Order: sequence, then C-alpha cells, then structure tokens
Amino acid sequence: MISGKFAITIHILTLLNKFPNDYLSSEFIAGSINLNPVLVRKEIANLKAHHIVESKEGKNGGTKLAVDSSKLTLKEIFEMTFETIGLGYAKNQPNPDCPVGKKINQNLDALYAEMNQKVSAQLEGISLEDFSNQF
Amino acid sequence: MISGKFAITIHILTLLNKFPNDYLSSEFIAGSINLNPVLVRKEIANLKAHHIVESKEGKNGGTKLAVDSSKLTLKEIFEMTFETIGLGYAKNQPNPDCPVGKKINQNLDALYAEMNQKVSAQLEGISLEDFSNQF
DNA sequence: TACATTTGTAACATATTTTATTACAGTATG
DNA sequence: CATACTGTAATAAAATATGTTACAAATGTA
Repeated sequence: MISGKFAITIHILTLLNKFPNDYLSSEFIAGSINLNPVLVRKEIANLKAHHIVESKEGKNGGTKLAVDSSKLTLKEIFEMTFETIGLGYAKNQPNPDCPVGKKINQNLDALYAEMNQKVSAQLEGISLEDFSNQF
Repeated sequence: MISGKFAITIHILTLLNKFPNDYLSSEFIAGSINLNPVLVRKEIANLKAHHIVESKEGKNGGTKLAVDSSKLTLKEIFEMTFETIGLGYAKNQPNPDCPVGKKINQNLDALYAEMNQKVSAQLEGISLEDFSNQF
C-alpha cells in the first residue's frame, strides 16, 4: 500500500521548484532520483491530473511547476500520492462469527483515521517552498 | 516495510485480553484472523521476546497475556511491530552530485521523524484495554 | 508408557506488489 | 525531415509478504 510515490513526487517537485524557468526532462529528473524515466513520467502524469505541473511534448519539452510553491502544501502532495497512512489490516476476511474478527477492521479504521488527521495537520503546515528551502 | 504485522498483533492481543484465564492455541487465534497458524506463532514469538505474553507448550498449551492490559499502550505494540511509519524513500541511491539528490533522504527522515512523534503521542494514549473494550 | 495435542522453527512455495525495461505512436523544435 | 522529447501500454524482473509442509520437542492424559 505504501510505496515510494510520495518520496519520488516530492523529489520531482523540489527539482522543478529549483528550476522554475525551465522545462525539465524526465531523463534529467530520473538522473537525480536514480530511477527509470518512465516511472518519473508516471508520477508526472499524476501531478498533471492534479494541475500541479504542466508538460510540453516534443523537442526541448519537459515539465515545470504550474502553481506557486508557497501555496502548495505537503498535505496536498501526500493526498495525491497516498490516500492514507495506516498500519495494515487483516488481509483475509476475519471470522465474522467471532466478536473480535467481526469488528477488528472497523476499529482499526477508526484508529488510522485519527492517525491521518494528526499527520495531515503536520503536513499542512509545510509548503513545497519550505521543504525546498532546506536544500 | 509496512505490512500487516501491527494489525495481526493487535488482533492477537485483543483475543488474549478477552480470555484472560485461558491459554489460547495458535489454531484458535488463526481461526479468528483467518490466517495461517504458523504466522500467528511467529507474531507470538515476537510478543514473547518482549515479555508481553507467555506460552505453554504441549497438550492444552497456548498463549496468554503476561501483562496488565490497562498498562500496555498501542505505542508499545506499534514499536514492537514497526520501527516507524513513513512515506518511503528514493529506493536507489539518489545522485550525490545533485544538491537535491544529495539531501533528499536526510530531509525526508526529518519529516518522518516528526510524523512518528505525532502518531506515537496518539497511540500512547490508548491502552490495549481501551482498544479491547470497543468490541 | 503410549498417544494426542500443541509450540517452535526451519525450509520451501506461492502470491502480490513494486520497480524496471522495452517499444513505439504522437508532438514540437530547428 | 531529423532529433528529442512526452505519453502510455505491455511485459519482465525483483522484492516482499504470505502460506504451506514438515518435524522435533514439550506436556497433559488415558
């Protein structure tokens, strides 16, 4: 469920923020992350769907930020790449004839929802610009 | 990194707490979770290493709680099954010649450390007894 | 004692998820 | 019209998680 999408996406966005006037190619970005360019383009496709970046096809094409980095928060990036954090569920259908099995996922859901609120509140206080300024 | 261990472990502990006077077999527990008994025994081995439960081998054997469930917090369970939550890292070594690649994991670390503090604070306020009483 | 039941653990097998690669059509630049 | 990109699908490989089999060792019970 939790993969490196957030890390990849924030890496991409940090680079775009460092070069606000250039269209960066997926190849260039992939070289900084040390990742396959196709995977970079996939994350960029997601960012485009959320209107965070814009791309230009063809020669000298690439991607650049389409929003003000002081307005974009890590919470929004988090939500774009993961729905939630959590600590997993019983993978198989737990036994519905057991009072615990019957309610376990529901109770875990409630717990994780609260976790997400805490984390969201934290991430909402950090803009891409803030994050980028650490470099 | 993040798997279903927390969910499985808390399910086990909730069951043990519901039957404080019995040694529950891994087979019984597995039946509630709908999981292979060997995997249950593996999580129990971890709990034993932390002195949270005790087991009895042989016929009529099984496992029972060894601590007061009002004193055991979800934070401790969390720490027993995961070191940390997080949103991943660039999997491959990012490019050390790029200012962003060079520091990205370090900056993500700092971010995740803060996330863990928030979540830990939340989980510290919930005992196994509290969680168990929801069923 | 002999048997049944259960833990503990290792070795192996399968399934799932993540990451990588290849390929190529479409688009813009010079 | 050659070059250098994006976009995307199909496939492959690698990593991780989950499941299974097997069996020694322990312990209660007839």
